Amino acid sequence: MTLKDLARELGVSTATISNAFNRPDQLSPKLREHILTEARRLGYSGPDARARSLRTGRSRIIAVILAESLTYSLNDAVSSELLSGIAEVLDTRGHTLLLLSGRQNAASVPGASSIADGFIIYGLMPSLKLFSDLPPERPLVAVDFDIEDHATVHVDNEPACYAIARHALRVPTRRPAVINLRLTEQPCNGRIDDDQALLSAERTITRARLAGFQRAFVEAGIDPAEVPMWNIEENTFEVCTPVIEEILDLPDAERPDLLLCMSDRIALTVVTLAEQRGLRIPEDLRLTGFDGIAEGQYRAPRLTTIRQDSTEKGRIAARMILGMEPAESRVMATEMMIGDTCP
Amino acid sequence: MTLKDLARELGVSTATISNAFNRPDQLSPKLREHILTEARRLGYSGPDARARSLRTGRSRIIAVILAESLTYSLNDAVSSELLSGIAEVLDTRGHTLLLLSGRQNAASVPGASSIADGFIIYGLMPSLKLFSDLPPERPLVAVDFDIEDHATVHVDNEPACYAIARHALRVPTRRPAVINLRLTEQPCNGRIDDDQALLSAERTITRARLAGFQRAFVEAGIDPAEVPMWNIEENTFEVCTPVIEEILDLPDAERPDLLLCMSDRIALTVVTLAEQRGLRIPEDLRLTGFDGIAEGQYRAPRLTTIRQDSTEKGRIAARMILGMEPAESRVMATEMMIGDTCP
DNA sequence: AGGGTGGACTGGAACGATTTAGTTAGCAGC
DNA sequence: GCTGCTAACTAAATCGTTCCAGTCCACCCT
Repeated sequence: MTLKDLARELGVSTATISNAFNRPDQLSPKLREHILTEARRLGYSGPDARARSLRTGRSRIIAVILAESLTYSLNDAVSSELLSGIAEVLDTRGHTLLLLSGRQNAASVPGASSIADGFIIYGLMPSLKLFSDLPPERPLVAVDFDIEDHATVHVDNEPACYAIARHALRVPTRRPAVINLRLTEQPCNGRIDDDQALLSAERTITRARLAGFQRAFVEAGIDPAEVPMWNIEENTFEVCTPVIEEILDLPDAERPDLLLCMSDRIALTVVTLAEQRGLRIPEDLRLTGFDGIAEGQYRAPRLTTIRQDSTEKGRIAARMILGMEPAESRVMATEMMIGDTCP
Repeated sequence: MTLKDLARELGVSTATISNAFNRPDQLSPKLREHILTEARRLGYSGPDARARSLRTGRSRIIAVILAESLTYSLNDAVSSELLSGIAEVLDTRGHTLLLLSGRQNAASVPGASSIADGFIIYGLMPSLKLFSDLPPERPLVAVDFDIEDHATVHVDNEPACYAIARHALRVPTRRPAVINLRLTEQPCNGRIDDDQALLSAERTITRARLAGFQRAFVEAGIDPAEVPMWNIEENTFEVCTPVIEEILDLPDAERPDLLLCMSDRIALTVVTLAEQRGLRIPEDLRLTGFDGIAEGQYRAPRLTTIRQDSTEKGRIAARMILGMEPAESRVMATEMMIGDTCP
């Protein structure tokens, strides 16, 4: 049952049917009513979205392309919040959300995605060539990384990390350490030995956060090169666990007494494993996180962390895509939250 | 730059261009190579998905329609797991995921969604008329509720709840209570007074879970009508909090010593608020959850709960939609996990 | 009565691909 | 030299809408 069938059935033109569904002012209310009830009776459920999108060139679909796998992204608090901010704005404007991962079968992305009216890209894409495959005339906003000639949304990673490290280092600290998130070029889940060689040039966020920490170290009279660093490959409890066990199970004399973590998930894993080992927080171990996810604020000890409003980040990206605000490069402020893990 | 432009530019037919992209065996490798490189040079990024989906009738998009708002669904562990299971399967088969909420502007759903090749519907939809608006010939799978003439995926709610309640009631219990999730017809966040009148006829899952609890009560010689019940409207910390505070702040003589909760989120909120009040778990208060979300298994006390594999539920729904397994009514087994909150 | 106006509706050309039913050329087999 | 076959490519119909450019008619004004 197509629009044309319905038109023939009712003895009117296809244009009139189309108008009945899309532009009520273009036909008499009586006829419109007639058309709509007949349509329902004959089982015509409105203009086909496929044909419509071809003809109008718009689908009311916005694609979000995520650097990580969808499985990871959907279970990660930060990306979920981002998505929910995006969804919120799209919903109010009658748009819908197409979820794509840039990771696995990157090949399928350009094909399927060209149906979307605009693109929000989250996180650094392994295959940068992907961008050139996207229809160049449609809007594109990058979130949490930089890309030439396109709007981006960020938080102020460096100053935020400087601030929280400074806060942490007010208290005399014997053995500070840093747990990075995806800092290295090559996958590396554990201690980072070769300080420079492994630093990824592309992970601008991680580098900015580390730079903030290091600025605070220098200011506190600590040589950053002396601060031990670990790296974590994926922001999940399972992946964090072995690395953090390695750290917590060091002999007392070597175990850090301050852990600057690059995410709340890492920090929460530290809390969990420290509790299991009877380590007291903050007496035996102080730690800070990053993100400000809800889970870190419910139960004691509440994380000392940097809260970034990922939901708002998503809203902004969505508004930029929909042209509700200028698509420019934008840096959002963060907020330090002093919890129990590093008072 | 369209396929037709490219064809004219290269002096071949549109069919040949189309074949170059879709059916390599239909033309000589040499010509195909030529076409692909020229396409890239001239900025043609492959066949337009909109035109293609109109012509072929398939978009390689599967729509997931969620009963709750997207904001809620994306932040809820259970629906996120479901989505990630769906995404996992779709991804491996080159399909993508369109996220729709049946809640807000249900009007936009039929319009936008008719682009999808199939539909997965999660949770009871407030407006059942929605189904009649979906193109009837495309496959549809319902998850966690029943709908006539369509495949469904469920877990065995009643037996699972019977089993866990039976486990909990082995220990002599003075004042058991139940915290329901969305049981009532009318919104009600708090104590349920009028036992029968408010029970929603549509919330089949909640009713099945409650029935399981009640069967165990009867078996333990407890009159279910004497067991106090509360209701929670939305499975979030914020919405749970006031209700659970009301329960925990009852005078000692009235405060339940066993709480059968219909979700882990509710149970975790109980744990959090009980800790704040210095109540010991399980000595002062025993409790059980439902779902088996990861967050409930990391930190002590680990929840005693029913684990349902929501990820697998999603995988099954997706496989049914893609025709990888028969689309029938399917009930999945659950697993009781004895944690610390009700040993 | 004639001209002007505007509301209601229609015809038909796009939109950008896919696909069926060919056509052509080249070559092997006898 | 003729037939038959295959590989390589093409012409044109089609998918289901939207929307521009009209047509038609009723009504109002002078």
